[in-house]
Amino acid sequence: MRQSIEANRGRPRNQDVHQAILKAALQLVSAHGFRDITVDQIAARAGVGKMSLYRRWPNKAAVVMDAFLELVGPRTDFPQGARALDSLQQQMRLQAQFFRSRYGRLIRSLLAEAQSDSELAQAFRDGWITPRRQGVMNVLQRAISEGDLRAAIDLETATDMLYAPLYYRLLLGTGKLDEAFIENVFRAFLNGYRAH
Amino acid sequence: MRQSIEANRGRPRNQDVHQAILKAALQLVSAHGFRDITVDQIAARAGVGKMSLYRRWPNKAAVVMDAFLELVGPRTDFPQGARALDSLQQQMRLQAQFFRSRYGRLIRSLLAEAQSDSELAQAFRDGWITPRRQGVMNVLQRAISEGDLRAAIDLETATDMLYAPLYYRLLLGTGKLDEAFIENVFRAFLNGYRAH
Amino acid sequence: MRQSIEANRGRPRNQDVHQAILKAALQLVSAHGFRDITVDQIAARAGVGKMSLYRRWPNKAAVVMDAFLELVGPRTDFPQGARALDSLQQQMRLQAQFFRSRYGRLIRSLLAEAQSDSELAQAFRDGWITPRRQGVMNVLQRAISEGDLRAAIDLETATDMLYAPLYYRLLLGTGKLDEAFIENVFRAFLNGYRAH
Amino acid sequence: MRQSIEANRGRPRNQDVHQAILKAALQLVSAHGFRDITVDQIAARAGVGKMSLYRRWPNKAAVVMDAFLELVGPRTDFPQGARALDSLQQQMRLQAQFFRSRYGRLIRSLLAEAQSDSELAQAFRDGWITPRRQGVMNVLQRAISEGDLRAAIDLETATDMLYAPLYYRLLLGTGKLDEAFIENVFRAFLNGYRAH
DNA sequence: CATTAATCGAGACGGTACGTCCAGTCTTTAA
DNA sequence: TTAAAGACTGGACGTACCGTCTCGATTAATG
Repeated sequence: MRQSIEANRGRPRNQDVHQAILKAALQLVSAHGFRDITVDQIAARAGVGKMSLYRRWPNKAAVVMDAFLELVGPRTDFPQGARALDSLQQQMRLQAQFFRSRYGRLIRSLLAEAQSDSELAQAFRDGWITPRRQGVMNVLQRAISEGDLRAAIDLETATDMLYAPLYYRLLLGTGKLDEAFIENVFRAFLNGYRAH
Repeated sequence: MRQSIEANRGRPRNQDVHQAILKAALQLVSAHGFRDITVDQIAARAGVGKMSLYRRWPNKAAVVMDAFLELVGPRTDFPQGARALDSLQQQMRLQAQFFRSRYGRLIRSLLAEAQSDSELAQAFRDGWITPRRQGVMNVLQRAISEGDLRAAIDLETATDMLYAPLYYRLLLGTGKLDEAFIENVFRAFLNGYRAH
Repeated sequence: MRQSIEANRGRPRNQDVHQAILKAALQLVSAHGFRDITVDQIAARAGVGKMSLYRRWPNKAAVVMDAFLELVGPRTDFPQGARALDSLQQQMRLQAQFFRSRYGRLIRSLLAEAQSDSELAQAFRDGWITPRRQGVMNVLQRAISEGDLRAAIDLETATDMLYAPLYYRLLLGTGKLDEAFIENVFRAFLNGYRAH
Repeated sequence: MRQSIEANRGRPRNQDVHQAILKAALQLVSAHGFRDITVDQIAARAGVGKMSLYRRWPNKAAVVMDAFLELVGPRTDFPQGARALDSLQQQMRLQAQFFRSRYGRLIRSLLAEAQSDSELAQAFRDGWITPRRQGVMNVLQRAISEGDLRAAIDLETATDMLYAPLYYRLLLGTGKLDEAFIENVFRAFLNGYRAH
């Protein structure tokens, strides 16, 4: 067995503690927002000492980010549709629905903190944004193969055109994130990128 | 002439104080970032008591928002081009350039604070977003009149498609806000909306 | 006619304002205590601007002191008894009664402020303490003339022995300022000073 | 052994912090006066966060009171004289000397604050006044046993007659607190209470 | 009768201290 | 060594109130 030297000395860390903290953080922040929640509240709700939290994460934002990435991230998988374009549209609908849920506030909180914390920003990109963008680009590629989109398109920009409006409305609050809006964005996208 | 009943009572507020606070706030925050500046520092730099600040604004974020809207807002007017589409593209270039400047950080800060302060969010929309969106929609309308864009388009969605990618990259940091990016977004937009 | 040069120019001060301020100060402070009353409250209660107050007195303590000396001082005159000793005892009873009234708190407030304001202390001594001590000493002298007290006594110390216990209990709160206490103090005094 | 249920939980309070705050408070206040010292200064001088201070005491006055009672109180013990009356007179001389020292201002400050803070007043009585009065009354009792004072005297009043004049002059500033004054007060007291 | 100058109520102003809050670290006893 | 509990430093916050200043309006005596 590979084993880190000097590990396993003293009392081992309790994994229940780890999970309890993440769960408490997720519940509290998605209910009241990042700014209105204190580290003490998270620790208290988890039934845990503050040190157990800071032993695992460097600060409050990192805890909440991990709570989001570990508990919520995996639950938003990419749907598989018959054709790539159907799959894409379906995924956009799910994303909008997700933004409308209690987790919309969580994402807004994390993004807000990330504006003044570059490590947090990096973590959010690596753990949330990039994988989803990659998934989108894969589907776009498939749609090209299936002859539904033109071949000569810049995938990065195309992904921006599709998803930026969702984040824009989430963060700016300029309009609803409802089905009609998704419909509009998707149609405008198709108009620009559809194979003739 | 209608006249407020309680007018002209007591010493009137000094507009120099108002301006000095806004100026100090703008300078300090665009130089050191929102989080690193304290209300005391703003008041001290403005040569003003803290109460003069809190008499006019409820908190630091509101001051900085007003500083931004009053001092920076008017300076970013809409350029006039020969054709509406030229004017539009030029405006996008200026917006990107503005986001790359020292005021990009300022907008990010304000938007971050707005995520947990709905009054601030409203002020940002009313003072910054909405007027610019309106300007864009006017130009889009002109482009339709000039026969460069199709008549049957949803102006709101079209505006989103054009500007959301800029805010997306500003806030998410997924890519550069350079000329090439603007070019890509604008071309994709044209592909979707151009008159056939 | 002697007349200060350049006097009587401009609008003369309104004596009603003077009185209104003193009255408001006296009421508020004897009801709530010096520390719990603000200058704004006094001015508001008097229906007067703050400047009208600071034009006449240098600070809050001075106002309250004057209110006390002008409005309360004259009302505590020395009673005239058949014999000097009777008059003395009666005066002590009145003093104790006065200390038990709502003005007890006022004196305590003024004395408290005077501990860190030597001008105030001086004003209190000159306007309140000294005249009363002088009155007491006059009566003591009379009692000596009447053969009730020994001739060879130090009047200052005798006055201290009589009145210090009252201030002591007022300020220290070690016991009641009731008739029985006055009785005890007066008897002890007589035991020490009575003509044999 | 009875034991508090909630004992031994969490990090215990550091007694060094407690002492450092008291020491800093005593030094600063007896050097510059109560009013001129801020809570921040005390905390800074003690090398301590403000919260550590407010965790133990409700306000500045309470800190300074405790500093006085814990650091100064025990140092003013009762002297033992051959005869009770000698001991008594010696104690009065020491008290006057103490009032003339830098701690005189401290007592004046505390008494001033106590006029508008009943908890503080209680603390001053319990921690300073009452023990000393008790000591005095014990000695008076001894003097009675030794046949130097009459038996039928009210100890409380006698104590007042002895010590009130000292506090009176300390707080009113009507005269010096020198040896001659002590002499006068003590002699007057003896005249009234001496066994015939 | 118009001018002048100090007063008036109202409330803004600079400054200073207050007491609270919370992040992230440290220290205790128990397991 | 980890755990829960909670004390610790440090620093910003928003409030309170003092004594001063300024505004337009008022009020006598002066010119």
